[in-house]
Amino acid sequence: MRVLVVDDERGLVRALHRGLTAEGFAVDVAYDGERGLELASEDAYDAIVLDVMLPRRNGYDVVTELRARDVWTPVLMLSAKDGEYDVADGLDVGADDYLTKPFAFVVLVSRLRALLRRQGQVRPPVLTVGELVLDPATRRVTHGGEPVTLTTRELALLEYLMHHADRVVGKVELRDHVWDGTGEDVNVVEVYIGYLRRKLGRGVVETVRGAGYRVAG
Amino acid sequence: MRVLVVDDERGLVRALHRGLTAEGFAVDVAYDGERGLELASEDAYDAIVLDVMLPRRNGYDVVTELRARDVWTPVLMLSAKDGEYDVADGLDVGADDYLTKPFAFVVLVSRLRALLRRQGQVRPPVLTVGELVLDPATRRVTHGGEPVTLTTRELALLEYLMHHADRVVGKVELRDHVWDGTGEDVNVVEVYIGYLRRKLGRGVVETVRGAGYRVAG
DNA sequence: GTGCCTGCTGAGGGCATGCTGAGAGCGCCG
DNA sequence: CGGCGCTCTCAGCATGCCCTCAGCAGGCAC
Repeated sequence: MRVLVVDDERGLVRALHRGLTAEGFAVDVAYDGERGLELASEDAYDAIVLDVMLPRRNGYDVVTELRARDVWTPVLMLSAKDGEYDVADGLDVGADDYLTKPFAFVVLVSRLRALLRRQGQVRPPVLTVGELVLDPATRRVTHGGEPVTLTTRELALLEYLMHHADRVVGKVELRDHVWDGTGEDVNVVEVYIGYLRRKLGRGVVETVRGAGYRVAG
Repeated sequence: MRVLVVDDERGLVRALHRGLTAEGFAVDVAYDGERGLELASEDAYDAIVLDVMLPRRNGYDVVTELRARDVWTPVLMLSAKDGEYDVADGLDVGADDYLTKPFAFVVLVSRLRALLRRQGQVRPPVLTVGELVLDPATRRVTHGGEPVTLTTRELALLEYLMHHADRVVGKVELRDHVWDGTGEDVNVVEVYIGYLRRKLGRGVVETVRGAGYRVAG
């Protein structure tokens, strides 16, 4: 789990870095809002701990900008006790939770874990054509309830066909989309259609002579 | 979870009652300090939400008296924003957390849960996938009831995989999230998958050639 | 029927992918 | 300082995936 800590109090940051590392997190640090935004924009963190009072850019700004950039990493805001900024503002702006300083370290960790747990995983939709079901996320394929194991290439091919179900898809188009280069030789496609048929049975992929292939319900 | 709400603003109380009930709490209500103290003294609540400004007895009084009576139910204080009473006073007096009005409902719930969690009364967040059980809080792992000792890195890897159970997780993604830098060389991941398998047996982490790894029930 | 074209398939080689053992670096503890 | 545990790199090796090729079957045009 990668965590980004954005705060300008060196002592606190050092403590958090040590503590969170000991808890098994990989910790990155930024000391001002600008730098924090920069790092966070790479979208490589599982959570962000973000102070409100920061040099160069305040916490609200950072969150707002992050969301505008379509980065949805969960954010745990740290607000100062004096209440100059209102807590509700942070939540309005798109933070997922907040904590007022001072706080106990265990509380921070507990909140952080809650945040990570809560984050819903966005999944691409499941493709269904007749008896065939293909889940891109889990890379699982079932045919009439029976699980089928496919190799990467086979899966890519079937996914493309199912994505364009009911349509006749040309070999060249398949060659272009499922395979890298735009090639002339489309025999690979035929070979792999053969593999699919061997694993799924004859009736699934239909040949349209002179045009291409089709999967239909 | 039984919660006692002590406040004299009827509208707020009604809203809290409905909201907390919906969140799965059993809610009792008192409209003044005296009645609140009376109910709370029975020591049958898991938490108390207590306003500071109350008829007949103010919130500080209630907490002080409760602690004097050896009732240590966690108290979440609600203080008005105008700051006539200082927040710190509440904490000094024996409250466990505080919230300034107005507040968002989700915030209240979040704080309440944190409070309960801190008391150790709430089930810690445990990841379970098939025979595998991983408790991030205690960092303990069991496999079919048998305890397994993992190093920090191994645990982080397993945690990430279990967190995304049933999904195929790419090596690069693992490298990015479980390890610090965003690196090209993903051999470390393979090595650590090997370590996990040595400790957990073959069947736990499945290899999906060309795509990554998966743990599934 | 004859010839041609399209599509299917079995065989096999090359090679990327993934796994593992050995070992170096390093921090920690006695 | 020596030993130990953890982390990570590296190189060798096995597996099986991917793709090419050649031969064959069957449809279509004439």
